[in-house]
Amino acid sequence: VSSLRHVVAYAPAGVVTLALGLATAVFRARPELHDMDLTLCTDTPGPVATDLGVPVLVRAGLRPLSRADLVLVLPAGGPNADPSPALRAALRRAHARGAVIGAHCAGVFTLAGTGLLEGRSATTHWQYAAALARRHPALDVRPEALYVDEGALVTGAGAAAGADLYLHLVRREHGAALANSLARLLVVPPHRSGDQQQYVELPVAADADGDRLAGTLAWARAHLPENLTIDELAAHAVMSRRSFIRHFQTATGTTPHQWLLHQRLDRAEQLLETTPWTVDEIAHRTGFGSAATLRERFGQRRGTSPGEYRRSFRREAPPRTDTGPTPD
DNA sequence: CGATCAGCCCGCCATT
DNA sequence: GAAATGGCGGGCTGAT
Repeated sequence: VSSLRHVVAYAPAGVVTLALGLATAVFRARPELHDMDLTLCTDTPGPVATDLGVPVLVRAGLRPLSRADLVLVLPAGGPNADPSPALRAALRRAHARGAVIGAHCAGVFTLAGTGLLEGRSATTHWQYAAALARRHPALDVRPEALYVDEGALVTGAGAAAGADLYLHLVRREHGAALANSLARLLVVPPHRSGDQQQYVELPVAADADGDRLAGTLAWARAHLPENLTIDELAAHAVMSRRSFIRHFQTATGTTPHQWLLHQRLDRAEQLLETTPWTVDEIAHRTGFGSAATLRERFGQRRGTSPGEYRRSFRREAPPRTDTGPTPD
């Protein structure tokens, strides 16, 4: 398993600057936290048009793709054009070499144009889903997914889902602790699972209800280790159980119980990575009734046991300390 | 692994 | 009348 050090972002003509910014923020913002480097590339080096009208100077052509561990195909303002023969070949070579390729929004069209997605599942912005399926009938388009992880090929939904996609990749390759730190810097939610609906109604500007719910979520997170019941949460939000569930779903896209489970697993993962505590200890500190239930749920999410996860995580990413220099 | 039981959650509907 | 609420019943999921 590679640790994805060299990240190369391909910027098409008319690149969406938000995506460019997100990629930079996630992979380049805090070099002291990780050992990844980000290189920008494009078809021919020079000024590249952006959706803002202001061009961006990209110094590299397609050559960096040949040494990329992770390739990000950035979206253009509309559905990306099919890749040029040179780009197509470079992406296919990267894939054959074992590189991971991620694309979201309009960028998925470029990736699909390489033929690599043939017969696989992918997602894109919901407005493009029909067009993508039409242009590439051999593709299983999942417009409801926030991102779809096919291992070496990962696709994401609309513009802001780029953050979800990138953070997912960081989490997958470098662990939840780093992903969470980066998310905290960006002030975005650390983890939204891929099968969550795209069109989640975000908790709109703080009206009374939004506050009550947000407050309850924060409170719940602070009390994760306790045996929280839905009735307790509802009581904290001063709502009936039924109304609470309804509000919760429109605001977050999941049910309270599912959300709690996610929070608990996220924290358990982080503790596995950053502490020497036993699985039993962690289970209790994260609100799982027993180590057995933690193992069960952990297996469903990650496909391995907590112990194995910790061991393989240690193997590829030697312990990071927040204070000391990295041994590299 | 399968049984059992508590608690979740969702459709339905009367009420506000 | 439209929209939100909350109680109820039961199918279902998850914990033990």
